[in-house]
Amino acid sequence: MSLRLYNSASRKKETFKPIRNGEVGIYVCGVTVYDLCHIGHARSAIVFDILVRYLRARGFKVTYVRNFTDVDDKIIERSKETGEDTTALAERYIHAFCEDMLALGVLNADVEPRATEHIDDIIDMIGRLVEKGFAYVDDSDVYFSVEKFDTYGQLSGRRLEEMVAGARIAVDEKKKHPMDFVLWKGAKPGEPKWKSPWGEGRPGWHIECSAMSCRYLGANFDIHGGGRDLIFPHHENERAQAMAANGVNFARYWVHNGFVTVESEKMSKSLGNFITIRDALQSYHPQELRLFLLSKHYRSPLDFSRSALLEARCGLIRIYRTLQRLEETVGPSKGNSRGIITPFLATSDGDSFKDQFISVMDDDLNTAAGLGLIFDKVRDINRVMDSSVKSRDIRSRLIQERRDLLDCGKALGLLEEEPSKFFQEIVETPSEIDTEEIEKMIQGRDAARRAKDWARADAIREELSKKGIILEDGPKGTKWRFRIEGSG
RNA sequence: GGCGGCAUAGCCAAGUGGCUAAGGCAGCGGUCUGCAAAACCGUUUGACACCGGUUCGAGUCCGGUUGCCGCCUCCA
Repeated sequence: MSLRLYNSASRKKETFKPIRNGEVGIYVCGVTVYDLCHIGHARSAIVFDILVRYLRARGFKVTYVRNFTDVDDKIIERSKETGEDTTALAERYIHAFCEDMLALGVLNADVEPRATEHIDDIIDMIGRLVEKGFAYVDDSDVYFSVEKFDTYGQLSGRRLEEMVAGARIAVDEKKKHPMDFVLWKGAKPGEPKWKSPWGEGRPGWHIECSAMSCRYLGANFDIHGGGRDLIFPHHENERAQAMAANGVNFARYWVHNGFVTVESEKMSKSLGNFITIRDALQSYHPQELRLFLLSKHYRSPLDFSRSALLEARCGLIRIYRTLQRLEETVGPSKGNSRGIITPFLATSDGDSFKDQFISVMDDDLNTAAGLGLIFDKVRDINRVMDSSVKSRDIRSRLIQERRDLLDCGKALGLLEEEPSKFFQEIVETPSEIDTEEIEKMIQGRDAARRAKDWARADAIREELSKKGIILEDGPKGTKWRFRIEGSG
């Protein structure tokens, strides 16, 4: 079995073969840090988090690079609005991004480079492009000449003529061809600037990613990722620059995630339906968001809605209830340290559950099918726990099944919480809770039940229910829990 | 205008030629329970947008129709 990935460049699924056996270099376009990140960024981050987790679980040695664009028009614009220095502004949003990722359980990349820390690399690459005749200088601006690069448009599947015909923006007089794009921008007064052979200025948007990816992964590397919308012009231009400058192929596989819509509409500032990650985390648990994001294939559009999130919550609760019940039955799980990915899916051990999981995930990361398998396994485990047979065999079987379940969960960044902690986090804890009072009421109800005074017992249960407390009678006595919003 | 994507039960969503079309949520019936909750079992009478074609056989391939969406401009 081997991993197959959809390659945007060829527009089909291809068997993944790394350049160096067993090693993978992956570069993902991160964020431009001029504002808080929204759930679309979260989807992208989580998709590639899972790609990296899965590659590692399958035994690849992965070098994951995810950049920050910390110099750019939007940052400058925003800094003018707020009066804040561009560096401080960028720093603030980088910090916010890191907080968001931590909250979402997205693992850090191995390298998280910033554009402003690679100005030398950028200038060097632009210099080579000018030298080789792929770029031309006009004043203190430098442009890439798309006509000089034979395969321009190949990645996004466009022809230069068509793009010119469909262009809807005014053409910059300085450009030799309407589709030419800027590599280096001369600085206007008050803008951040660096010295260069073409005068003081700053890099264009696309060049930084070409420079930084090649710097850390080599001119020719395995996987380049980002949101769908980056295919053109960003990735097309990145590819053109890097290939022109280095004279070798650039990324082998281009992986792009689909968009998030909100209540069926595209998320945009003008519509006012822009949901930041921290807004979402106010209402939903990170694990809910992750389960929701994984419930659909990463390349398909995904609609964010309250009902969909609550549905994800119900499913997640189902899984965690089983995990909690397992703890009560066979004790807590051990050795499941969070965020550490060992190659637990590297080899097939003949176990049909893991094999099936590998087989669906190998098929272009079919997380939706993977979740289906996880739910199947949950039912299996519940069934075993429901059966009246109690033996040592069953105990060890349950422990093994949980191990498999948690391994697959880990590849998806799910099920890494302790069940009790998860339930504690997910409930809306009532402001006034008096545990002793609750216990007392339950004792009172027990007495009533023993006396078969059902009316009184039910009245007590109803009273507790009003406080958001749900009772569950079992063979070992009565347990209580908080009601979870959107669920029982 | 150009390029591309999507249409599967009440809702969400897998499925890329072949046994009775995953899974989740919701509903309904049952087991358990004093009744519930949770769990389990069953179930939602013909779910694959429509029309043609290829094939022994298509949700799955090809052509067309309709509807929705994305990109072509900053955008994850």
